[in-house]
Amino acid sequence: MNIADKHTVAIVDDHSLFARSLEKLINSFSNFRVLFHAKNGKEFKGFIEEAQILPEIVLLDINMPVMNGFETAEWIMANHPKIKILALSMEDDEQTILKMLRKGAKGYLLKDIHPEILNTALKELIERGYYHSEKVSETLLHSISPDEEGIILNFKENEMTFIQLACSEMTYKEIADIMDLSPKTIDGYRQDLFKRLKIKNRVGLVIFALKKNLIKL
Amino acid sequence: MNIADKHTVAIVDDHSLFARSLEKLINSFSNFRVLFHAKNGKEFKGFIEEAQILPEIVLLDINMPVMNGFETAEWIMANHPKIKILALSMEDDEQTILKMLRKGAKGYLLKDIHPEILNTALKELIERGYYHSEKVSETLLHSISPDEEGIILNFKENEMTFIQLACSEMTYKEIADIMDLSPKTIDGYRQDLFKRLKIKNRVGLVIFALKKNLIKL
DNA sequence: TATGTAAAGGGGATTTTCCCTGTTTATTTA
DNA sequence: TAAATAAACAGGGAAAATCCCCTTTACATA
Repeated sequence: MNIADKHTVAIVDDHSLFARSLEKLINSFSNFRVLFHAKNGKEFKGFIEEAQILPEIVLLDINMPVMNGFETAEWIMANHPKIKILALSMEDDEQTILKMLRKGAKGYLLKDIHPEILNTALKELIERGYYHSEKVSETLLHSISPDEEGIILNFKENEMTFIQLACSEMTYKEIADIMDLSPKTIDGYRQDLFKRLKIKNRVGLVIFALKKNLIKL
Repeated sequence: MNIADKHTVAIVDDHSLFARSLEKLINSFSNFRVLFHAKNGKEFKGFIEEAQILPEIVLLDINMPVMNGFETAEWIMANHPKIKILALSMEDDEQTILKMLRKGAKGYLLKDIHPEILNTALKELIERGYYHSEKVSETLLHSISPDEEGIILNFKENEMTFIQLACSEMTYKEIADIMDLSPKTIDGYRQDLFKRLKIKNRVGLVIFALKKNLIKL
């Protein structure tokens, strides 16, 4: 196949060893070639704005410095909606996958898949417009009930702050002090969260926050 | 360069997308070629035992199912000590790096490095016998005092069990019950750990355990 | 305007966690 | 065998955390 007829792909990933390797792999596929790769969303924007030719597909990592996968997906959807986003990430937690799909990703791949799957995904993306691996589809079906999703995503500003502070060695009184609220109010937040999240104590809250990527260590 | 003169490399990594991509990258280096890649230590053992030619270097991932990087490194050192191990991992915590070096790895690379660094690392490994990235050397120098290391690695069986159970919603009394010990004994474990680890409360213990990879979520 | 609802705060009781200081028992070691 | 050491266990008490039920304030809206 003439190189000019190949479908074009861009890679956005700060793990340059992975990105560069991936480029070689994709260039070895018969139907695809890599146009460029960027270290983060900001660099990607710069490339796109100066580019002669737009990529048809963007392989988009989620965890990046400066401008992450979510923000980048938003920008792409707002400015170049024709570009198909294939999210590529180590994270397999439901929240992350869902969020990325809501931002407009046409597919979601875990980084530990077989190379042939990547080829299939790229082809399907071109032919059918989307691709979801079994594993991801299954995850979504099984693990997320719609209302549970609502519960999780609807944390208010103060609640979110409280959760993050609760995942530290501070006492509730200290948390109340730096949030400039009464200890009783903090206790209210705590009690309400315990009930909504069906947890028994503060350790449960910490574990919940970590599982849902609400905090980082 | 004639292909037969190239230095040989094997890859052990369960992330096949990464492994396969990496293979292409390495084959593009002028001095190196990939002999094979294995999904885990067990598969690697099988390959080695049947192989006509041994790899000079093994790129070894740490987190793998079945037989992980640590076990694999031990086996390699015991059975084929001439093979140089280059650990390749996402983890950049001190414990993991140290442990891998103690197991005999001649170098430690994070997966998010630049491709050219990999080339450099491979060359240094052949020429000097070892390679350590600045980042890793620095991490080791700065973050680990020898006695702190001892503290961390010397958890006894019961302490370890207690730590893991403390990272759950169980009360100390419940933990005492399932460990078949008096609540007062459990309280002794707790008090001793708080002092040794310089932490203030149970949340601190959970965070410590997570940071040091003592538990998984 | 009356009503509803959400956020902040409170009283007071119970449970759990946290801390300090000890004893007993078994196992090592001098 | 005597002394040292480590593991299990305890008493007692203070400080947090947890729980239940209730009031005030403010803001929206039927």
